[in-house]
Amino acid sequence: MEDGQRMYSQQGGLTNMSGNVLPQYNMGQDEPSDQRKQEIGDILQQIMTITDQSLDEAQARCRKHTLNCHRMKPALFSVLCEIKEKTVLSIRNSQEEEPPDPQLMRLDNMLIAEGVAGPEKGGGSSAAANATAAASGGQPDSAIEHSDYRAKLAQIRQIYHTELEKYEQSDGSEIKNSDYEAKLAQIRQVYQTEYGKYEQACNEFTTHVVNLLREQSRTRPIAPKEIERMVTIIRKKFAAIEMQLKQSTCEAVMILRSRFLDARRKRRNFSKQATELLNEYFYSHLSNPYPSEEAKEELARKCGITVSQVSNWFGNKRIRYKKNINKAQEEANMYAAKTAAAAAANVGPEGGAAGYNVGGGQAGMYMNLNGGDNYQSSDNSVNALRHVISQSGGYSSDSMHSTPASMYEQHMNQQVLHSPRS
DNA sequence: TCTGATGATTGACG
DNA sequence: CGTCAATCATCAGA
Repeated sequence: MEDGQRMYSQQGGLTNMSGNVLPQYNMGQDEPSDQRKQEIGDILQQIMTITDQSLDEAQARCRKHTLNCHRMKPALFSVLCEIKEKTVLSIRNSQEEEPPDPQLMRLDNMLIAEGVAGPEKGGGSSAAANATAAASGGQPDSAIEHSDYRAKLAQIRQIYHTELEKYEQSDGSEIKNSDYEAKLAQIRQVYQTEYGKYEQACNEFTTHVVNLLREQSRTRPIAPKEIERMVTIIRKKFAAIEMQLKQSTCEAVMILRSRFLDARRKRRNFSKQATELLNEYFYSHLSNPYPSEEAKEELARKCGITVSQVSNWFGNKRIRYKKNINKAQEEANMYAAKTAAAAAANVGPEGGAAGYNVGGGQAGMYMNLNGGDNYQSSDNSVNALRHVISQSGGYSSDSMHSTPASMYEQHMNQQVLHSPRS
C-alpha cells in the first residue's frame, strides 16, 4: 500500500496512478452561496487532511469522523472523480481498448485444436473474463500494491516453473506410438492444473485489489471507472504469465509431436556404411544372428544409430532373410567374400578372422536354400569368395552343427562354407 | 506414379 | 524382456 499512500500525499493534491497531479479541485461550477462555500471549504480541508495522512490513520479517523456522513461528500467526490477522470482518461485512452493479443489468440487456437485446452477452460479470454467478473462489484479504484503484486507474481512463476519441468522430463529420445497419447494427456493435465492455479491467483489478486480500492474509496475520490481500469492493468500483467504458460504448453506439444513424427513418418534410411556394418555382422553370425547387448551397443556406436534401431534392424533382417533366403543368398555370399577378404588382408593366410567373429563355432556359415545350383552360380562375388577362402585356408566340413540350434539350420543341407581354421 | 526396399510399430508368445 | 510376424509409412529408383 505504500505506493498508494505516496500517490495521494504528494503536494497535498490528488494524483492518479501514474502520479499525475490533478490540477485543481474547484472548477468553478455553479456559483455557490457564501454558506455553501464555507461548507465546501470545510470538507475540502478535511479531505486534504486525510490525504496527508497514511491510509490506516486516515481510515481509522474516518470512522469516527463525520466526513463520511457529510451531505456534500457524494457530490464533492463525484466532482473530484470527474476531474480525475478527465485528466487520466486523456492519458490512458490510447492504451485502452486494445484488441485481444493476436499471439495469445493463436496460442489459444492451437491449444484448443490439440485438445489441451478444453472448451470450458480454453480461451485466453476466460481468465480475463473471470478476473473482470470477480472484480466487477465495479466500484472504487485503487493503487496497485507493487510489493504484494510482485510477491504473488513470483509465487505463480515459481509454481509455474516447477510444473513446467514436468513437460521437460521426457528424455528427449524416441517417442513411440503408444507413448504419444499418454504424453499428450500428461501435458493436458499439467496445463489445466496450471491454468487453474493461474486463474485462481489472478482472481484472488484482482479481488484483493478491488476490495482495497473500495475501502479506499470511502476516503478518496475513486470512481468505478478507475477500478475497472485497474482491473484491466492487473489483467494485462497477468496476461504475460498466461502467455508464457500457453507458449510453453504449445512448445511441449510441438516437441512431442515432432519427435513422434520424426520417429515414424520421417524415416531415413541408414547410411551406406551403417548398413554395411550391420550386414557384415549379420552374415558373419548367420548361424546365430542374435547380437548380444554389448554387440548391439558396439554396432550402434559404429553405425551412429541407437541400440533399439540395431534391434529393429536385426529383427527385420532375420525375418526378411528367412522369407527370401534365395535372394539373400547373393548378399550373404557378397558379405562373406568381403569378410573373408578383410580377414585375409588383415591377418594373412595363417590368421584368424578379423573384425567380427567369423571363425569359431558360431558363425561364418553360408547356406543355400533349395537346390545347390544357387550356390554354383557364376556370381563374381562367389568366385571371389572361393578364391579368397582358398587363399586363407580352404574349406572344411565339420562342426557347424555345434552351434546353437538356429532357425537357419534347415537350410544348411547345402554346401556350407566354414570359416578358415588356422 | 508405381513398386520394391526399408525402418518402425504393434500384438502375441514363451 | 526379447523375438517373431504382420503391417504401416516412407524412401528411392525406374
